[in-house]
Amino acid sequence: MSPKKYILEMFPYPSGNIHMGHVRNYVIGDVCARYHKLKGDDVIHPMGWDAFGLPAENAAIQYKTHPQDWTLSNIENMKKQLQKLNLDLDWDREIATCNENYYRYQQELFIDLFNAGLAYKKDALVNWDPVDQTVLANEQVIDGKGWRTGAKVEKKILSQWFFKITNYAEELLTDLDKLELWPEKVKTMQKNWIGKSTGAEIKFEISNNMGFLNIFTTRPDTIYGATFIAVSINHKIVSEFLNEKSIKKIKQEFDQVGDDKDKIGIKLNITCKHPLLDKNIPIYIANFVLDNYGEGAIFGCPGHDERDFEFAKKYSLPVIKVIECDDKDLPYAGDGKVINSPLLNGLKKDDAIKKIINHFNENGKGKEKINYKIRDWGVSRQRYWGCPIPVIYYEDGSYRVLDKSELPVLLPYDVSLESKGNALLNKDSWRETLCPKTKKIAFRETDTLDTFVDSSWYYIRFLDNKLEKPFDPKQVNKLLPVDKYIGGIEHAILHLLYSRFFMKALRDIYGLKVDEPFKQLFTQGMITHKTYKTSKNEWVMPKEVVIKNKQFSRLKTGEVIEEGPSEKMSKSKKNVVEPDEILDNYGIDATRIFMISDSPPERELEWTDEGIQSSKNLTNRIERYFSKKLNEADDEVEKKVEKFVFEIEKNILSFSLNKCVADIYTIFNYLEKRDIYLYDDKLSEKILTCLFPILPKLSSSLNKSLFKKNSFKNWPTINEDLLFESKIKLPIQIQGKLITVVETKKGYSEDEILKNIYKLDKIRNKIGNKEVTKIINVQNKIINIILN
RNA sequence: GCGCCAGUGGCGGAAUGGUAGACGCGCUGGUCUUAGGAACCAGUGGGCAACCGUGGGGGUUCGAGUCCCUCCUGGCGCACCA
Repeated sequence: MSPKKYILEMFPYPSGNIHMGHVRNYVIGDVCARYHKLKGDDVIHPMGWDAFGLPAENAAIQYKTHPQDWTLSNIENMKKQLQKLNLDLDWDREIATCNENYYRYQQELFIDLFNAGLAYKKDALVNWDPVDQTVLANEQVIDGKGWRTGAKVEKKILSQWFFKITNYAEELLTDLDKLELWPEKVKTMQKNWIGKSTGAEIKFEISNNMGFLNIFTTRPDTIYGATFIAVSINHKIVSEFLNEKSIKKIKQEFDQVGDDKDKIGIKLNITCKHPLLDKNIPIYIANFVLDNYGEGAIFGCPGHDERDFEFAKKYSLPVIKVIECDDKDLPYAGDGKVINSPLLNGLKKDDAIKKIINHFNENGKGKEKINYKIRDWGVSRQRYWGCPIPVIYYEDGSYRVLDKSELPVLLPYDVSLESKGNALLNKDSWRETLCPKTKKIAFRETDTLDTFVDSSWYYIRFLDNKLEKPFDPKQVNKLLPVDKYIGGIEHAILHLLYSRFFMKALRDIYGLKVDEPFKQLFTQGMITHKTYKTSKNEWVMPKEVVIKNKQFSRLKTGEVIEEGPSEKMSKSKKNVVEPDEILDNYGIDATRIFMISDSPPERELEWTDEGIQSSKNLTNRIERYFSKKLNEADDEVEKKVEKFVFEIEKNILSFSLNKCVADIYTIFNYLEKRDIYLYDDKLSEKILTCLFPILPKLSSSLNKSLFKKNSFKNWPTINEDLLFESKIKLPIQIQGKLITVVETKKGYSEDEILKNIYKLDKIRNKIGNKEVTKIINVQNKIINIILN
């Protein structure tokens, strides 16, 4: 049986039109897929649509259409565009996440997750995007702003559904090491996001028997230097000592500080006992304490923490040095000998940490603690165009997650989208229902699932998109993981982390044997293009710009135009080129060549007119080559063709597709230089076969016209004897500097070649009357003569 | 601030520690033309030369673009993570 290869490109959001970024992404995948098919592998290469999401709702309002109609017609159009690209895709595996046939099985998975304790509901302080009127996951908040709207995110308490991704924090972290074929960069980003840190949780007793305060620290060795406690404004202790009005006032005060990192604090009227010393230390509410990390509370050790130091200076709190260092180095956060700490004096950091944790363990005042930055994944979205969450609520506020037999919960078509917010909430005829089990009046959950849930398992559904359950475990075990997953780096955390979590959760629920969904990840670079502006800072499309005497001006008006840097193609900067136009002008093969030729696929590619034109010239040249009158090849040609096959294969496998293009130029440069127009059917067929993954249209049509064949046979097997030249050019160095290059046979004898070398004038002159002390002979590679 | 990655001709980029600049673009000169978004030929790192050249400085090595240390510059990510 032939080995399977699952090659997948990230499926697109059906925004209406494909853009050059898609083209590059899908061409890279297509080259791989076509190569593996020629190799005889059982290739899975599906395509689908990430079809739920907010743009559909916005477009619906703007164009007075329906999200579903808008989405489906976009899919239709984009599918046509993709087909025009003639990609070798398994269209029979196609899925769209907004189809009932997809999301009803997602509802099953939700029930599975719930039953496994991995989906739960809680009141939570959430990120509220006031523009989109919906909750955002932590991952979707960037610099305190919504990832799509850029609006300042508000904090709100709402009852929300969560997936317990934190259960898998440790495994998600350690398994990164198994992902040898992922870019280090992505792994580092995920590692930072998971944010594991080891330390201790310490109990601080609040004075006057008013309870305890838990504090997480990575530096329990500095506990003797603690001179204050600081808690976040959202810490529960705050509401015990202050009324809502004053809390609100403090929040406003903190808000005013805003993005600059000034530290301010409000002293509470209570104190904490130091866990080791007979003294009380003050408690502050401080703006720099994060409420979503650790316990939302810290102990301040100004001697050995920069932030605490700054705070202590501002509020005249004592600074106690407990790690040996120069006073001028304070605050000193490094390692060192512990001082001024009765139990720990003289110890180094690690030993001190061990000892103090032991001590706390014994007296019950603390313990070792591993803390993760990652939070559970909030999946509720207050939106219409998403997968309904299969839950109903009763009048008493209790809820029930539906049985699988009660599915699907279909999204109603007939809704009003005019007003802001969630259309499902206003759709009473849908929302109100009768619970079939209890016969009681019930209300459907009106939140829908984050669309990142949709994309967390689509690669599994592709295995069988018609199955009447989410997937077949046997098939999953056989066909997953995805062998090559190709897409943009922008998904380094969100989509890729969620998918990894889903795979692990489903593995545990269904007893699957797959730990990771994507064996190899390849992140392709973006496409950039020069930008042009008028003096009024108006963006101008590149095709409107003409150059005369090194002056840029606008074609129609003659306005002076300034050329800007090459930036990521975007509609707002007007520096996009439309795939349809390019395909019409240059054809599929030239477009494919350009997508991979000018820079390595993982780096950015600058769009240039010269680039696409020279790609077209190459395809023309190949066509011309094969139209010439034939003549005979010789052994050397055979060797060069063999080398070509070998290089192309190596370069496809390592995603060095730019080098594949160089290989194509090299072989045709050689053949034309020697005026060899291949007579040998075998050799020209070999060349055409190797061209097929990259230039499918041209190579197929040549295959047909030259050999009357409709398809290619297998990828050529390489004859290694032909690969290595018997004659080689051997560089000769003296003292490590290149002097000359001699031609010799492979496997020469050292003595013999030296005899010949010493005869050369260049060498004799260099050696002069110096003594040769050593000869470095790296067989078939280089000879280095060392003189005294 | 922390972390990661990268600095090679005019430009994009090649080089398992072993001939730096493959291949392409651009440029220069030429050829051919029913004049093209051609095609073909020659050349193209610097320097008159010996030689010098992979961001700067040091090191390891017979030999460094490649490995180590250090600094500089640029990009990306994270960012008060206790």
